Amino acid sequence: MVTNEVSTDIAIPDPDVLNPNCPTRLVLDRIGDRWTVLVVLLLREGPVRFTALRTALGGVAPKVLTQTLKAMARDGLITRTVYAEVPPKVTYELTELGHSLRAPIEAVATWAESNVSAIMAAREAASAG
Amino acid sequence: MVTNEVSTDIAIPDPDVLNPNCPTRLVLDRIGDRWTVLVVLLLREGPVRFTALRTALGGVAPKVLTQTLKAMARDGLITRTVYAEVPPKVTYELTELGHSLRAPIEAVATWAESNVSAIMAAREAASAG
DNA sequence: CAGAATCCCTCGCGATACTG
DNA sequence: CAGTATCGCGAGGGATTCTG
Repeated sequence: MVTNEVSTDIAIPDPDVLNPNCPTRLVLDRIGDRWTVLVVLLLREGPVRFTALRTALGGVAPKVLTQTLKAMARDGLITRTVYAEVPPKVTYELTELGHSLRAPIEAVATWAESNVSAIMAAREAASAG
Repeated sequence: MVTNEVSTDIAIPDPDVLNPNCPTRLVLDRIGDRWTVLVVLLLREGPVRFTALRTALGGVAPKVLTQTLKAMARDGLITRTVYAEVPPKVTYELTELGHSLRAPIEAVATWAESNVSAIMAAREAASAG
């Protein structure tokens, strides 16, 4: 209708990730939060305790970590195991679903590590220009 | 040192994504925001105009979209092209770096689509139980 | 040790109006 | 059309304190 030099009309990608009503957004929201992704990474080798997570994450507020963990458990990504011991001991572990999320997440993480330098360079170039 | 049933000490995954000081966090932050991921998805077939993006995203505030686009351009993920026409025309396009981000992002999107139902189920089970 | 409760506060995101 | 300029809110995140 206009020119053909660029696609003016948007070809919606097969997924409906773009549809705000689509629950797929839920996943993006979850991944979008500050800690979920890192928790998945930390749990990949097996069960980890609350405080261990807290420490590894570099000082998250307990409230926030609890929130994150609860949300993840609610969504079936992790399980919570309480040991009848004193002092208390609770561990979190990836479910099968949680494990299946590792691949995509690690793909992103790997990309991040490989390309941070490029991004930083671009960023400095931008502020320089 | 305690028991061996679970890994109490955290084995930091090879990457240092967990280090708050690590710039890798930058990437997660960027991906964590509401629109970046969707923009990448929308740009995968070629250049797209501002309003087309806006429409496809379902009514983002122009200010927000501009913010997102600027941040992405600053980080070298997209380029902005202005056409000397009336009415004005500006297109955004993935850079090579931006394109390289597609794979990981699409992996997440695909996972999302495949597993939303499982997540929803888990969520309902949680609220039911 | 694991978390609940509380208070606080930034800032991401949105809505609206206006301009080159 | 492609933005900028303002205004504003609400949620997510954080620091601290307390308890089972």
